[in-house]
Amino acid sequence: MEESMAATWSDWSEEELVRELLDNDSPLFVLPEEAVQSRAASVFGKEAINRFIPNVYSGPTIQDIETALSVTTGTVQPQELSNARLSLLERGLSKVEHKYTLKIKSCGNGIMADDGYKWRKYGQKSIKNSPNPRSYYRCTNPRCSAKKQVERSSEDPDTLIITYEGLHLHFAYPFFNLNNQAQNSTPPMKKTKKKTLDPQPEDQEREAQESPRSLTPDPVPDLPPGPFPDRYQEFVKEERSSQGLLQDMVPFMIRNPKPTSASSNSSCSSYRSSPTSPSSLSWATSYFDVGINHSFG
DNA sequence: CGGGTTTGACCAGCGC
DNA sequence: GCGCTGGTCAAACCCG
Repeated sequence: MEESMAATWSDWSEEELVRELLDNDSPLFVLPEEAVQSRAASVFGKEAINRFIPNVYSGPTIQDIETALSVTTGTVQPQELSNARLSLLERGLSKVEHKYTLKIKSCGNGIMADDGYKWRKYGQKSIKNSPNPRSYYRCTNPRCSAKKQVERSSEDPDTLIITYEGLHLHFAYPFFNLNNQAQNSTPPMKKTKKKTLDPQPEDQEREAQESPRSLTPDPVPDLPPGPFPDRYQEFVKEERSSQGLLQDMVPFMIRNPKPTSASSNSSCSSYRSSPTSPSSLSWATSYFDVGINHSFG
């Protein structure tokens, strides 16, 4: 049995995908409302994009990184970044490389920032010349290839080294311009009913196996209007979730921020405490993660 | 009982 | 070819 999953969004280069995401006129990605009503990327349009991108990308924003600590940009230098990349940086997207490492000081109280993404640990290995093992995590969304590795610095036990890899592309699903894709191959099957809470595993599997370009989720109807942040979240949670596209993401609520006030810790920064009430997901604001909450108990 | 973690086995790359 | 190493798999295990 072949792993038809093999061909996913990763089929595209990240740079390519992100560039499309950033392009207000990209035929592949469209913003919910604006795209449907006014193409004239208004101020709101930019706003929406800026808020959206970070959610697609698994990493923290450049500011978060700088604020948090130092960044090992691997082999790429800012000057070497293409215009697109620079553009991304300007918009707050951290890095557009296949991988990037983030070093972060862990707080003594053990509280760890959680990006809201759901990760599943799939392995752990001891590292040569290091007393600390490395943990491997993968995004729980079957259609997402995002991964990350977490290890504790052998130098400073308080420093965690997180290596992100891959995009959380499933976040982009509802933004795809189906008109442009649907023509591909996937017929309009998808019994377009299924109201709410009826995640057909079949559909999901099917989607997961569709080739990147032929991916045509459920016929996305008109997206609800309204400000991106709040409205969209609600939308995702209450409406879209039934599409089985983002439902996987819904469950992940930001862990309850320490009742105390962990958000004031500057060294741990980036952890924006957020309400955990089911009516206000905060995945849009806290994507700075360390997923070691369960590794370094 | 379902979902996530553990942990040793397995595998592919690479250097010798 | 052999051994080392990093990354992944998967069965056993744990826990709410």
